[in-house]
Amino acid sequence: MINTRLSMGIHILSLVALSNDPENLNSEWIATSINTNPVVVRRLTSSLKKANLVKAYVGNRGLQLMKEPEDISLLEILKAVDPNNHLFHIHQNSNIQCTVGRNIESTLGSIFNDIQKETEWKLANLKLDDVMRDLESKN
Amino acid sequence: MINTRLSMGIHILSLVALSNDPENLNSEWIATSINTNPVVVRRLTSSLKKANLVKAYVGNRGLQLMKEPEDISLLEILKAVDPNNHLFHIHQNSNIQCTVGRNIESTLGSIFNDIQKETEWKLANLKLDDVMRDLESKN
DNA sequence: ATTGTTGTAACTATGATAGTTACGTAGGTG
DNA sequence: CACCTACGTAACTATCATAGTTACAACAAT
Repeated sequence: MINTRLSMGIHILSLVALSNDPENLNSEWIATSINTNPVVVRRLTSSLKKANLVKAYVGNRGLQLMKEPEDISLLEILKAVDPNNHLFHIHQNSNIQCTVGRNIESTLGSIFNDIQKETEWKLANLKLDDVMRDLESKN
Repeated sequence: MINTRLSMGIHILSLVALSNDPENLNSEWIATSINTNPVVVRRLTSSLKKANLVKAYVGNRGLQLMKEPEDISLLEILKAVDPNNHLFHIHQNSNIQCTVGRNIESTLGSIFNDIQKETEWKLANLKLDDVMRDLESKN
């Protein structure tokens, strides 16, 4: 994974979960916390809404979680904001005249896929609630 | 990880390990198997040599492994060709006026670091020999 | 009607990566 | 010794992904 979308997605959901005034949590406000542009935030919240992790209050104001923080895994957040993520990349178009070249992609594919699955399993067992508790413990 | 250096590094070492004529394994030849440029190969072999995974024969001809394939882990290869790799990226410069912004980097840092370590553990337990056996089983 | 906010398209800037050209260097061979 | 082959590396380029940015239509609430 090269991007920061999971990390920003978790940031957003943590803000939603910990806000005192969630009905006034708009993209402008969130962008100030992340220190980015409101459109970047809207792109992410838009994905999070499509994944049924958050929804707006009446009138598209603010944000609220659609599940309890202990029921939102980091994997769900990742899939919402970066559905095609891969931890590893394999070089393509190796020479099929060569035994190694012909088979390396499939061999590495299954090895890397195993590790990907293990990582996803780890993320599936980490919940937004865990992040929130850690954040709160620091302040 | 966004790059293909681990994948190419494994490809190179597999070629070295499986070659019938390792003294004539030059960057040109390897590049043909990977389907890339010889300089890309030389950059990688140069790193692999510095990490003491391979060395040239007398006269800088060809390549030979410096350890048995069962003693070369994929983690060593990764560290050799991409020493600063990180699976996850965290957005920087969050707003320290905000509780979440102030602490998110350290919270996510330790979570992601755990997963990074687990992945490295997995890679440490996968050996070049495992890759070779899988490659050979296909052909 | 006016206001505030979202969703999204379209474009830009930046940075990482692999590919490429070029060349100095080292070692072996005739 | 002169020649040859291959390596190591600097420097540059092309490509691509990402985040940032501008702009605007749509929508709901008042």
